[in-house]
Amino acid sequence: MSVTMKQIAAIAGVTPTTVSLVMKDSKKVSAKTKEKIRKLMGDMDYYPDISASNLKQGKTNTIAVLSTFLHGIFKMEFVNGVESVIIDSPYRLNQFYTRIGEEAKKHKEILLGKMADAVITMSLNTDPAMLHTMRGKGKHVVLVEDVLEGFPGVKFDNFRGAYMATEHLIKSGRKKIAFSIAEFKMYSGHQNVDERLKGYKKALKDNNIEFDKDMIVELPNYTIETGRSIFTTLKNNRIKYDAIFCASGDLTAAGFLKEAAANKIGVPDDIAVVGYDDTIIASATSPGLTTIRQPAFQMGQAACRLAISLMEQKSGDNNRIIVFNPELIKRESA
Amino acid sequence: MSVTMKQIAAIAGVTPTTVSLVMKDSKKVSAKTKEKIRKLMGDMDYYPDISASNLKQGKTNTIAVLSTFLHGIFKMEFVNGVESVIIDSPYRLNQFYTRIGEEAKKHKEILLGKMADAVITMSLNTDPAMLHTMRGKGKHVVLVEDVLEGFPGVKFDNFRGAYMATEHLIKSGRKKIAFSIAEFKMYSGHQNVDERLKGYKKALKDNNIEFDKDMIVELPNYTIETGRSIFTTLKNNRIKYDAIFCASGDLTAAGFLKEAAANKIGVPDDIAVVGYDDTIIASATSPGLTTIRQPAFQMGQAACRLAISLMEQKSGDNNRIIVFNPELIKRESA
DNA sequence: TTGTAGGCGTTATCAA
DNA sequence: TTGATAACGCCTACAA
Repeated sequence: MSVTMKQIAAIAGVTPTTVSLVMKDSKKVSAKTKEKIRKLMGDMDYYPDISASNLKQGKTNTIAVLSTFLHGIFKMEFVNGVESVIIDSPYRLNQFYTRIGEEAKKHKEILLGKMADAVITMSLNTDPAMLHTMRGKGKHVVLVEDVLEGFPGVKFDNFRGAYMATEHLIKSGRKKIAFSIAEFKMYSGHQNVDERLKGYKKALKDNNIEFDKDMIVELPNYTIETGRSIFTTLKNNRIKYDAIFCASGDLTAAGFLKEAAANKIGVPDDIAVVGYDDTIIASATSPGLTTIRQPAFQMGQAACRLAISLMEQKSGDNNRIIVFNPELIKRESA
Repeated sequence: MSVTMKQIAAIAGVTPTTVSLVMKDSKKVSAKTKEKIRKLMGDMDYYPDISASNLKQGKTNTIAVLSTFLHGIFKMEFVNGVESVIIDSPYRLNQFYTRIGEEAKKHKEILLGKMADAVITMSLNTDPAMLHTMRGKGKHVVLVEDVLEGFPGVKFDNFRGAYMATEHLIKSGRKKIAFSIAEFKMYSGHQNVDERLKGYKKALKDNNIEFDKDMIVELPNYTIETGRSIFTTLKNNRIKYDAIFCASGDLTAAGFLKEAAANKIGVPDDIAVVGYDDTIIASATSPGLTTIRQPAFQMGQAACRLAISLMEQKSGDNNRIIVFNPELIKRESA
């Protein structure tokens, strides 16, 4: 079906070995032979069979990104960051998804099935035993967000992000600050949920504001519709508040803004709103959303560079965790 | 490094052939042998080497999605649609990017280099000669958006979408309708640009409104910032208008909304706004954006199903172009 | 500077 | 029901 080295070699009157050397631009081949073979490869649309090459070399030069199905804007930006590093590297990128609960199996399938030499694992609960096994077999896993001590990873400082958001609200004169976050039960094990709550509490404490658990709204997901329900829930519960920190993300904050507007509540005059993520959504709302920027693109780049460094056995990156500092982006909502 | 069939076979006291048959759940193997081997595979973390399998079988069971680097929300939803079909199929998905101008080469690299058996090509200018070559070699390409007569593809009816948007504005009493779109020069060859302009013009004509080229704003890209410039440009040019159809997409419409608000122009009271795409952005703006829904997720599903049908040689899908009808989504902006 | 030969792990064919 | 053998296309010693 497709052209092989053998065919090229036959026509050029050399052996496949020579063709192979030309592919690597080896200086052991004469310029004349090279040129002749290159021309043939072009004319005949020769492209090396990656499967054969991988099989022979025992590696794939491929980095995998593994996440759950149905990803959102944050993952999109992260993957764009990964790609931006890949594009100027000799590696390829391959994205995989997994169902919750099948993470370990999927890791093995990818790494032991020789689909990739390294996996970048996005926000998944990973099994330390599996990570140890993979390490023992010379396979690499870079954890994102839900990192594990002793394994390479990249993450944001969610505590600090939440602290900054809460502090900003307090500094601008707010005293009664509501807080929305993913359901603790559903998302248990995801570090960002715990850390953000801690950051919020600490900022309150440092400013002598008492924590009130009625101010916490837990959400089953991160949609705009669910964001609207934050407003409704607080209203139904007759909570008095002058600010809300939507640690559940920009999308939910956007929903809150819409529902507040529908109820003729002014933002930020009546209620100040801070989101989380600084995805494109935060720039699109009116008023513009003050939020915590998580540089997903840069984090993707860092994760990819870390994976490459591991594959190339550089230094002692084997248990390095890179922490990114979030940044407060002030717009109009707070 | 990793476990191979040979090792499993040796320990089980059978030959690799038998192990291979167990992998395919062949009924030629006795239940007892199967069970023993399955257990061993589990215990030893055996996963078949995909490269070896691909090489031997001469196919990859993989579908590629090819697009340009740095994709946006639309592509994200499209790919989610593709994945939703893949997840319940025996196929794998692999995403690739290409630089503009290298499309043909990338297609060949993927298909002839055996990285995938079919390519879903997103909004790229493809070379018919290359498509013919691939077809001759039994490789499949599904075109998305920029389709070509005689080749399989999926697309939206952009003419109809633009017509609907414009007609909606006219029916709601607007007479002077501005129009924003990607730069014609830069995006020449992309069918949606031409088709949307035609739809806009036709709707005007059918309603006895004269086309005025001063009403057209051409944009170099699709960002929110660029969307703000639509407002500024029209203002600087002293154009009188009571509505705008941002055929350049929701993101640019969101930018327009923000700049209009900053200039104390009411939407929709002073100016009605219609966007294009119905991505998540349209739900996040205030006022909510009336827009043309392009079901990207469903289109991804259709593209993937078409690719699978081609690979499985079903019917005469070889030159089938599936056209999706857009839908007007009314929110508050018009 | 080029050629020979063997094998990577899997699967298909044929034989037992 | 299982085994022996060869081959997919490429790469890498080593030989010439």
